Amino acid sequence: MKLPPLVQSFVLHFGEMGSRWGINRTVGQIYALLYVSPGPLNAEQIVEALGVSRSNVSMGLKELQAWNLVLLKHIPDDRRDYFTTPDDVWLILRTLAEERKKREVDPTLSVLRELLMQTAGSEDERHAQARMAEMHGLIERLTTWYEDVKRLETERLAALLALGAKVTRLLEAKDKVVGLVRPRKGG
Amino acid sequence: MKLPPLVQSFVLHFGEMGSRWGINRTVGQIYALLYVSPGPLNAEQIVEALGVSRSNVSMGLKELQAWNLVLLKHIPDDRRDYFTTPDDVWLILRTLAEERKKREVDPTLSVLRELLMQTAGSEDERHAQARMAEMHGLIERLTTWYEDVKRLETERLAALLALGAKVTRLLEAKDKVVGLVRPRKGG
DNA sequence: CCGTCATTTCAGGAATTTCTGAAATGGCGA
DNA sequence: TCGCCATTTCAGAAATTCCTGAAATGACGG
Repeated sequence: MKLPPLVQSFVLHFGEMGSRWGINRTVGQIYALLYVSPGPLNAEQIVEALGVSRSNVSMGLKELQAWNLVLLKHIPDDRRDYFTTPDDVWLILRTLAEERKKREVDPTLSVLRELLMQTAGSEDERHAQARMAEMHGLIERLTTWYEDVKRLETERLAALLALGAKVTRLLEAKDKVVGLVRPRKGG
Repeated sequence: MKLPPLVQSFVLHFGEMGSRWGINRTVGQIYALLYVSPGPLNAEQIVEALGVSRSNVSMGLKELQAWNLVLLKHIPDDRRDYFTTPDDVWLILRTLAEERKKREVDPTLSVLRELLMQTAGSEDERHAQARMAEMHGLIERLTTWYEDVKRLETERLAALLALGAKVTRLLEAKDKVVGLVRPRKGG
């Protein structure tokens, strides 16, 4: 692997983190490399930069495409495929959230729904179902919230984040203020 | 593995999902079993329920304890260790979020900070650093938000979730309303 | 101190995942 | 059609992770 020191450290870190993120070392490294590279790279350039086999790079790119984390570009008069990551980190975040939800949450949600439809045959099963219902309820709240906020434009999303927990204060304020501005009929 | 069908399906699902969640099959199964069980279980009971080795259960429980996902209980006149999961699914969610952040986010944040301190020696390194700064900025926003909302009592957190994207409307309303209720001095 | 029981550790085997080189596929121009 | 080049596929090797049984550790009562 021959890369500028800064880039190399970054790439190696993503490789190491790979397993924790549910991807393998090579995939992590390819992503990191594309992310910091000034322009699109082709497979051969990735091979040289990372020192892994051509086929490994091919598989890694395929996986990154399945995650929608990588863009395929074409350069005029060059029939090789070139790859980049989206420039916008917020878009990357959205993609990541969407894909992780699809892989890590949705299957469980659907299993839970299925199991909750069945009839419990014993006291233990009844209890188990109650627990599953709790889990299902929580996941559904979270995903509903997610489906909701993911539609916000980035600017509003950022504003929301910046506000953080202060929104609740706003919520409390609302109740009072609404009373002031629009006194209740029955008041 | 001898378990009521409903429980068995649930346990098997968690086992299969294990790899996607960054834990192994046995750990996933143990967690699922404890989660739906009506009371605490000891290691031997888990061995029987799941049909895995005693040592495997021991390691699995150790890992779950490292994740703070499991509680150690003691039963009078019984010197074996008994285990449960917390009852409150919101607490489980908080723990999960905290631990995943610790393992999956914090290390990257710290590497990014370190790399951003260094001096770029080339144009490519300068560009790489700019990209890292973008990533760092985003992660920091997210973690700041998280640190903020995680302190909310569950009830408020739930209210916040229920509100979802509607908060932004509230935000817009605020600007108007503040004008009405507390007219600016400089008006 | 022992003996007993519960738990942990750990070496090595089993299973799974990752990676590679070689062969296959596919597009394109001559 | 053929040759060329880029990419993909895939069988098996390499690496890693997971799991087990056996031995070690530790706690407790006698």
